[in-house]
Amino acid sequence: MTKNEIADVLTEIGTLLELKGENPFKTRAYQSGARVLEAMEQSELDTLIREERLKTVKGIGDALAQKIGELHATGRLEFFEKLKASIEPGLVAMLDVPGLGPKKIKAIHDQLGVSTIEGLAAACTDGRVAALAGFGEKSQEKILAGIRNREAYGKRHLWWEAEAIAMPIVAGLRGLSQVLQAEAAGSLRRGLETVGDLDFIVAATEVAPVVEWFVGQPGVKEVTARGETKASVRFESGLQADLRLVPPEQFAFALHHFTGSKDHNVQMRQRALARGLSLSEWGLVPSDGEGTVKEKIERKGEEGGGGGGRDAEVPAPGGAGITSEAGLFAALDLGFIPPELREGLGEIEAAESGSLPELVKLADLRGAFHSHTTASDGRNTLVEMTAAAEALGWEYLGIADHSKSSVQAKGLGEERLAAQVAEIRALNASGRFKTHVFTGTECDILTDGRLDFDDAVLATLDYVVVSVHAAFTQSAADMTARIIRAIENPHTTMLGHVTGRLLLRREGYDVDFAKIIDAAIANDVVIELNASPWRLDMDWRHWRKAVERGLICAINPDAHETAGLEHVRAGINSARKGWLTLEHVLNTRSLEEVKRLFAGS
DNA sequence: GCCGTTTTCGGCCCGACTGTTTTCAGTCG
Repeated sequence: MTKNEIADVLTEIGTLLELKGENPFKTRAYQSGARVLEAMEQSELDTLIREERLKTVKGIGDALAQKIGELHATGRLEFFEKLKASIEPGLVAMLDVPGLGPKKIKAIHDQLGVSTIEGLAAACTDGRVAALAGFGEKSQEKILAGIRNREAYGKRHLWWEAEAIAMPIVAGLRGLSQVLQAEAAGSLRRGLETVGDLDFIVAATEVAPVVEWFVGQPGVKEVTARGETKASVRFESGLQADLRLVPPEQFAFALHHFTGSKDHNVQMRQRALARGLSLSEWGLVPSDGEGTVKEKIERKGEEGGGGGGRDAEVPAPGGAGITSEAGLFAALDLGFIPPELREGLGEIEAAESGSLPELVKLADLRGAFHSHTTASDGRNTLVEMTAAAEALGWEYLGIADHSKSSVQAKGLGEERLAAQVAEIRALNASGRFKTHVFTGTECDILTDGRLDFDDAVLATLDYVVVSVHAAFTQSAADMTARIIRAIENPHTTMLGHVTGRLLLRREGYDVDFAKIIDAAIANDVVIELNASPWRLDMDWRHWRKAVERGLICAINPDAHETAGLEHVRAGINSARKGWLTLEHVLNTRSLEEVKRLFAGS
């Protein structure tokens, strides 16, 4: 196991012990042990274990050294597995309910005998929770609302996680000898920040073996449908996936139809009708009022007299020789509309007038800002982060660790920040990496809008990201004024995660976007598109208008470990959904240009 | 469970906020 995987196990042990009501200092020992590991280099851990010197590390004693050693060597830990088995999973799940922590969960479990989310909801509904000491009507209402949200949210999944499941499935389908074409469609293909279920469109010469493979995948918990042209499964994660099989000639129509969105499809069909055509997932045919598109295509297939070898259940193709989505759009006098834009928000008009934007793409990125290191709450060192950025071919990487008020994230004070700046300058001077490192900070915006560092300290940095990390419950007016005050600080370069939202878990704080965007433009401040798959904040729905008014975007990974740099892929999705081009994004610019910009601000 | 030492147990760690209380416990970042 790698050091980060071991750290995850230690953290989970801490959580489980908390739920058991263990001595809080014991649970903290596991959690701090995890942090110690995260702050280490992998090679350092390997050496310490090999030389049996792990116990000499502060924060790791006999017990942790033994457990870490076991996990490092075997990837397993009996203590952990027994512990996990001894705690009902429903209790762990309750930790996801906002406002519920280990103590309250333990009280509910011990005093009410409740050990599932459903049981908890029932106990709230009939007032048993409010009657417990330390609880009241308000807590009970909050818990119930939290459970309802959880249920509503439980139906969707983060794009990042859905994609991780979908890509191997597409690869597996394409690897089958009967498969001619295979694509993932739906909101996943449109790059939406959350995904309800997965849709796979496959063109195949033979149906049965493809369905067989699909329902037999590892991780399939339940097969909910299984036919000649469609199969549905539910994975253990709760995610549902649909497979749709079509003949090759119909592939482009099916792919377009199942990519959506619904609004986009409605507008496309209206456009087809205006041209005397009828569009569906089956094809594009003249609309003469006689029967459906499907029927016409089937009739046409029979007239053709061919189709001999084809399965009877797979309908004959239709669509005037159209073999791609580009051909489908062209048949309706439209340029190709990228999937990310298909939300029914003006993309068809733009495609008609030839004014579709040339969307920014992953390969345009030359670097990124807003990354963390082990100096604050990151899990890899400055050197490791820089090496990872170099491996991505980036010209530059911005380090923006937390500032001192973010105590929980080991925020840096003035002295540690100065030491980090010196370390970064020395690293740049050493020529060790091709990637240039910019010195920055993710400086807390204090409750009243002042920044966590004095101007003199901020002046020593290449750039400054300002973010809200506390006092989320201010009114929209107060929060907006607070953020604008931070934007107006002459040292502020960019604004971090505008609303602080966590997708599927927590709404962002309420702000007046227009005022904040205006203030950013007026003060030459960049707003980040935080690319963390859990944030994607500022939301893509605000970007199109914002850049039209002159705002500049930075697609920031907010990486807390080397793998987190890859999150810019999720950020690119949202940027594209926001109609952003290369010109709108700061980190598509060259190192020299960014240096000039930072020097001038 | 770790640490340090008043050398064998007692202390460990930050601040705001909320809802419960009537002085504080629990959650969250």
